[in-house]
Amino acid sequence: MAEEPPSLGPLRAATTGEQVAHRLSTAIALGEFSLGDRLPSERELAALFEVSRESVRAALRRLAEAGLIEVRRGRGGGAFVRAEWAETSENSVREALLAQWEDFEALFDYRRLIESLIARTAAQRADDADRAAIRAALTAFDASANPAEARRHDTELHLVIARATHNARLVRLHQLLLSEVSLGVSEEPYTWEIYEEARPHHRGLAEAVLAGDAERAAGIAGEHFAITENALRRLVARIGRDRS
Amino acid sequence: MAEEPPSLGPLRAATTGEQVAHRLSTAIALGEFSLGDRLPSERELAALFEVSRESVRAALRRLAEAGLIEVRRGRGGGAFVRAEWAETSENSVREALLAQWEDFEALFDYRRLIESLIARTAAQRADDADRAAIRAALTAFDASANPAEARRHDTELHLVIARATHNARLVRLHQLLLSEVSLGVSEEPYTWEIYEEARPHHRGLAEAVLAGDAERAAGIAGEHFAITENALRRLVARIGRDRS
DNA sequence: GGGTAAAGGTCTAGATTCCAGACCTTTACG
DNA sequence: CGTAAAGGTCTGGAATCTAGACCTTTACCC
Repeated sequence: MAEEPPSLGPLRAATTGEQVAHRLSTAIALGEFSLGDRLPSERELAALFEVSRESVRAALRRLAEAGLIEVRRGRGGGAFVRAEWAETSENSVREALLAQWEDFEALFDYRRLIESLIARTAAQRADDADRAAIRAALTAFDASANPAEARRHDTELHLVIARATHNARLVRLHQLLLSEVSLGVSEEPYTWEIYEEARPHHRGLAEAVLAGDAERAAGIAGEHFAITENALRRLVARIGRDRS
Repeated sequence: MAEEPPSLGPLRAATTGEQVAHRLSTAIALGEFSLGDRLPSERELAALFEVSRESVRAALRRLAEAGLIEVRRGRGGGAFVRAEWAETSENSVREALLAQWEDFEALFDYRRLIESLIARTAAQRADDADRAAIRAALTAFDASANPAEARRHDTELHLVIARATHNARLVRLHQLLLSEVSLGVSEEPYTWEIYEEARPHHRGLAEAVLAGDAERAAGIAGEHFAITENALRRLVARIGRDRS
């Protein structure tokens, strides 16, 4: 995570550029900027964050080095969210995954638990407006024609379910986890097959929430969020195989 | 909360002193320093946090103004955690509680949900070492002779239960919530009666976790953490009555 | 009582970071 | 081919943080 350290012990001062970079990468991970989108101009970002342009530039440099964005000069230029992202750095992905595997195990476990709780609570608390929003999101997801759309509608569906808990903090935690997972493993594991695999889960989950069946919702959510984990597991297995 | 803001929008730079103050107040809320304890000297804190002494002093000034600590000069002096704390500022407590009541509703709701999840998960995952730790903590709590001891053992019992989930992030979330609740409402509502009221819950919760009964553990945890909320509700009711 | 040690209280000079703004360079559009 | 919209660069000043020396208060110990 990026949060409060254990208690005493050294205090690491985050530079302004790092903070801006964190905000931006989170926004990207949450889908507020999609692949190929142009971020606001440096001057606009500086105004938005109420920060100097140099700090914004430091953040963009950081994101560009990480391969998350690509900067183009001239009129109509700017910082664009990279479409490739994953393929560009096979090696760094390997290193990161194999080195931090235990962290990821814990992260996905945590996510599964929290998302189960969200599904359970949503099933207990959803009102008519929530149910309408869930139905709409499910329809949109079913109608999506390509992985990019599917991803957007998938995100949206889970967001409206989280909102149905009527607890802003849970919604925030949901988004925090989403961004952390997205940033941690990039988009590589999310292929079309994954969404095919997830489709019945989505329907089942949504129906359980709509029906107010908390136990079933929690159970399906647990399975559903194990998909990402399994995809990642397969990826790591493949990498391990390739290497030996 | 003290967490990641929504997305875009102004970036508030936290001064070093604020960060140190936050760490210290969290440590106090988590019980790492008890009432009347002396914090490390300014020079020691500066070394611990790897920060200048001036910054530590800024943090201490802040905490002193908030009434959380009291600074005494001379040999054997230092920063002491205030015992009174609550009584000193009836008025500010009123203002804070009445103004932020909705925030607190949401916070306690969140806490109840998360703690239920923790209890449920602990019941499913506790191993023999966890069970032994839980039994020991429960015995210690039952044997406590005064509210201060009861508070310490109460904290400890919930911590070992959280650890039984075998997920470090859940443990951290548990501690984060504990510190937030402690700081938000001070210690006033925690009287001896509260602990008396909580005693059967503790035993029931511990037994459910020990027996691996996830549903019962989750249910009891939900009731248990409603106690704090109810105590606060009574407090607010009393304040409202006094004022009218 | 007097000496001393351990704390907080104060000050200063220097380094670092951040900001505001001007100005340059590149590039596309009209 | 001129202009507008972007990124790239530089500079001076403000704010913060640091390191360290030195002062003041207070309790303990001889």
